[in-house]
Amino acid sequence: MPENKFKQQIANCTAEAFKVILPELFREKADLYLFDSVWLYEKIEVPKKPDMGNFALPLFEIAKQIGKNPVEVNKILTRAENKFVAEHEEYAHLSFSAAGGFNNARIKTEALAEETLPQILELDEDYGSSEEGKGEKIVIDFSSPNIAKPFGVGHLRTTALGHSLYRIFDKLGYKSVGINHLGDWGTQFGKMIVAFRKWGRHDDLKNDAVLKLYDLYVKYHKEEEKDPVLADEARAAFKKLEMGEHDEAHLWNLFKEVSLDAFKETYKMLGIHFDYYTGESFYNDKMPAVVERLKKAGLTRISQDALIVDLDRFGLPPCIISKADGATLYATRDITGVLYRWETFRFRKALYVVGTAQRDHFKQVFKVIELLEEAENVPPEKRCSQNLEHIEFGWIKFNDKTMSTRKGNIILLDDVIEKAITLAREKIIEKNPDLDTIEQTARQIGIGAVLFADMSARRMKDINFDWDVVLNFEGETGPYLQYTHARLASLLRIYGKDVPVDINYSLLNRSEEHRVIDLLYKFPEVITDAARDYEPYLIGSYLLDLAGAFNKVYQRKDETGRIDKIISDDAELTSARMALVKAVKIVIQEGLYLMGIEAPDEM
RNA sequence: GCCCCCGUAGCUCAGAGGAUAGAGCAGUGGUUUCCUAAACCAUUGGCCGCAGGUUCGACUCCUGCCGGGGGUACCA
Repeated sequence: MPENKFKQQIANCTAEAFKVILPELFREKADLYLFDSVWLYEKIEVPKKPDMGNFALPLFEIAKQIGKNPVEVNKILTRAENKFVAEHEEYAHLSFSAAGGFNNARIKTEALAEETLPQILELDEDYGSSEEGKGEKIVIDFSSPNIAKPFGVGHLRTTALGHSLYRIFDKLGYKSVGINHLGDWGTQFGKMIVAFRKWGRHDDLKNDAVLKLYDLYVKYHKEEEKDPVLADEARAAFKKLEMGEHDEAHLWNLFKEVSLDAFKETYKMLGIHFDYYTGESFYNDKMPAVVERLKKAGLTRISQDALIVDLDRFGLPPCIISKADGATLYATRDITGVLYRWETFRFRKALYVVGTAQRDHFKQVFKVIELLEEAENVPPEKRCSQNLEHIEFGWIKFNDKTMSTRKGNIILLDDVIEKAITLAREKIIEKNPDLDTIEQTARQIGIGAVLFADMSARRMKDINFDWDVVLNFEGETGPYLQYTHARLASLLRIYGKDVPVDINYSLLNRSEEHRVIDLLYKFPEVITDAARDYEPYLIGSYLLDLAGAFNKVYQRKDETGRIDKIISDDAELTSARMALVKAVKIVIQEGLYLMGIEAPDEM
């Protein structure tokens, strides 16, 4: 946690003031918590409304324990605090006020600006970066679509969340490792092989291959209902695939290639990079050794002809390692994957960005790893089981129903992106037809809208997919942030000079400006909060606050009702305000970057 | 049945022990001789699912119930 300098100063003043107003108590018990600035620091919170000040200490609890009325204590305390401030030059930028039982503290805008703006201007995109994760790796398993199936919006959440977390942890100094755990193995590929042989043609694999394969998959399921023999054929085909038969392997490889080509196009469009495309099939030859290890550790037993790890005493269903017919399951592959990743990366954390439906599955997998490490007497510092996290999230629904590949009520991600881009293009042509990068900008805005909509709520919430919401560019949306950013860029273009760092900070004295500076100061903390909770939406909602606060500055009216413009004849005032403009631009751009969204300079 | 998640304005969501529960969308009324109106200002709209309990203080924590969703041994 980055320590908040001003908050610490406020805690110091408060501690000193308590010593003054409670001299007897201090003489008796000098180490009491209310004289301890570290303890007070933890108790200080951010007021509900910005106009209540920058920080606040609720006095109810303290007052009760020293047997006094909080409102009375507050009056005396505030007076002592302000006296202390008056006597100490280094605290001169602080002021305290009593509001009922809340001891509110305010930081002078000038001091806040002087602390924050030079830092941002100097560090530029590195503002908010840290070295907390230096030398440590975070392995992030995300996106992981099934091959031979189209990429639906249902798959967007893991993709957007995972990619954002990748960038967030990188910013905090960790080395992020992105793994795309492709769904490229299992009985379903026996089905695909059978379907392709019966109804498919190689020409189908030339254009829109994934969609055509998907049609075959749907057709297969319809036919299978009428003709159960197909299921046997599919199982046989998968068996051959597993044994490495040439014809089956060749087809499977083709499916995989065309799918990867399509996926990579989508990822390229979204600006997403993976360090590894190690799908389920990657672990095929690594599983037998793991199964042996589990057996040797004494964790397994046979139950109903299957090899299982009993987890009953942990309130979990048994983890099936191999089926009655000897075939492995996804749990086996995931266990193998954890062990492989631990050996390969020695990660600080391994994150699995996978939907909430697989909660029990990951509990089982993680528990099996824990039991294995215990059984093998792995020294605590070499264990990974405590570093595994399932980053779960709710469903994307459509008309309040979950989307399913089989039933066909699936919305293709490509369609969503395309519609969003088209709409963005229309808007640009309407509003800024002379823009010479219309295509690129439309792409940035359309994708920004889609990604932001996907990350605008807490992970655990289900999202009901709504075209009107995704295609809305007004209000709390990605395009709103991008628009604000473009405005800032425009101001810098018009200003046309380098923004000086040594400005007169006291000129940034409007309450609207204070709010902006206060928010800029908080950006680093927002990033660590987002990382701690694995919640990119925290960054999004922060950016909305910041953009909103800036837009108020931008459209602030003076006493005569005229817009108080940022660029004016007053050179000194203008340069101070331009420093603010540049700082806001940097933070919005970087914040959007952390969400995987681009920030155009013009739109 | 058991376990988990969600329930806040008409809609989508913030707030997760503290101040009068906040935003956006939708609705209504305004602001531009233009530093990008994809913006800004004002305004309508709330038994925070229900009932108890803990606390100086509960939308927030605990218990029970209701509604929605998910999981619950060989799919992922």
